[in-house]
Amino acid sequence: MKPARVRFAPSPTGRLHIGGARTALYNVLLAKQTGGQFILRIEDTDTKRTVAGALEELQAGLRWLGLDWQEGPDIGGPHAPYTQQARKALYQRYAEELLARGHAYRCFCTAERLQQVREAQQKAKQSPRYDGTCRALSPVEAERRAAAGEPFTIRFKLPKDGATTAHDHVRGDITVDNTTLDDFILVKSDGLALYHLAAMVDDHEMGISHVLRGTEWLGTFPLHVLIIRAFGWEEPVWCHLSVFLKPSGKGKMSKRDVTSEQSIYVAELEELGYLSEAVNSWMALMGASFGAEEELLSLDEMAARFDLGNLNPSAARVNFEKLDDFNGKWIRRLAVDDLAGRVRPFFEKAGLHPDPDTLRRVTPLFQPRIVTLDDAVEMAGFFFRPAVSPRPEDLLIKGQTPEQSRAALQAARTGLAAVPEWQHAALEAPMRALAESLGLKAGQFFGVLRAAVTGQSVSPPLFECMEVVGRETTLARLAQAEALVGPA
RNA sequence: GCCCCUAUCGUCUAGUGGACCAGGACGCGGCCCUUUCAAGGCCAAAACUGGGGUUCGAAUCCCCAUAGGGGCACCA
Repeated sequence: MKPARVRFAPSPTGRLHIGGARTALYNVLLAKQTGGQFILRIEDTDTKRTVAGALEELQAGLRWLGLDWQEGPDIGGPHAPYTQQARKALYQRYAEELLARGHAYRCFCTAERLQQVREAQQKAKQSPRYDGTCRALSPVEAERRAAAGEPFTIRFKLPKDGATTAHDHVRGDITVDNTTLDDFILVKSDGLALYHLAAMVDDHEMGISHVLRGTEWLGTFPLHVLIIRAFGWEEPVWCHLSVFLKPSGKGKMSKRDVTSEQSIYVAELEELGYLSEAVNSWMALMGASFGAEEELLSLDEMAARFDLGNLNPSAARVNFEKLDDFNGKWIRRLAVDDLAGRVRPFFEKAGLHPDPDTLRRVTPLFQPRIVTLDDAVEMAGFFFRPAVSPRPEDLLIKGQTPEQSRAALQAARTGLAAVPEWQHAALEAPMRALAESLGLKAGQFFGVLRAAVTGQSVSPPLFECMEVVGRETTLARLAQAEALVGPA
């Protein structure tokens, strides 16, 4: 396959969410696979909707996911600039070409009039469509009014009859009756092009070979093809990707409909403790298949297996359980040092400052026990806190008096103090023996010791914890527990 | 209201006319392992939306119905 030139062309109007990120991902995969280029282009022709900071978050999100671009607004490239506002003059030129060749006309209707027409049509249960008033104007008359300073938009002149067939690679031919299409606006009265014109011009100018975009564009797809044909340009390969639906399956995915532990925003997923690898694997599999038994694939592995023919045309419900599963699995695959490094910011955020050495020893202990990086704080935070505060009821042996529990704790402390080498393997045997001599089940006894030493009822294996916590601290925490259970 | 798209286990999907009494993963249930919690291993339940065609043969092709989704701006 020839090197593909692909692009991700978001508008800077909101946050990067998994729908957009997945579109970017598929584009990147195709570029990687074919040794082509992935281009980031900003569709900011609607100046009113631009949101401050959106572009920055967008780029940060893509970078975090490892979806790097070879040409873009920040790094430039052979077709700079990569923001559409800055390309205004280019679209103007092309619009005039369409005007000159009779594929477009000037429209002097005001926004207010258009609004009224539309409302009347809707009231009459008709499809809202431009009524063609200015299409009937002679070019000479239109020229005169424009020269007189009357504001106008430029509309595309659609074929009055017949049908248009456009080819989508994932759905096949799509045919629409031209009478159902509208003489849509190419250039606004402020002189800036609308998406439809701007995107087609840019795709052409930038040599885009494949357009992978969301299904929200399927409705205007024939329009875009018509523009390209009016210019006589070569068409890219079109792939309209399926949408993500809410977990409930009712409607397009949105911010609502997810719990506080979930998010559809890439930036929030990162904050929640998800790995970019897991997010990529997860997004990739909702809407495509990679012909592999293994579901957890790196970007390079996915690129090698990516196939435009395996894109799924139907909508997919977002499934957060699967993300959790993938994240846990990716965490378990990480090298210890890698995981330790990734988990550190989450401890810091919780106000803990693990020393590197201890963190490295502790990491294998929580590695199989966490789903998100953030979980490590709950599971292993006690290693880095100066003191623990167990719940008194966790210190009591079920069915026994507080005195007996205290005695057991004390016996453990004495026994542990006598162990010559402070290693978890050496700690376990005497404690098991002690449990037996106290007439307790090991699990019961260990549960109390766990609460005393870790302050938690759930923790990594007890003796590993003791080893890392150290002899002195372990014994001190046992003594504290005795006091908590009651006076001697 | 109009246009377009889609339709396999609860969910993500495999399946591209015979190799399918439909395979995998998540989730759910059970068992094993086990000091808690996990992880890990094993086992199980669970689907071709309905109806018509085409064909020797249909989950796969066609039509209709139904359901779901997307779109119908001087937004993208």
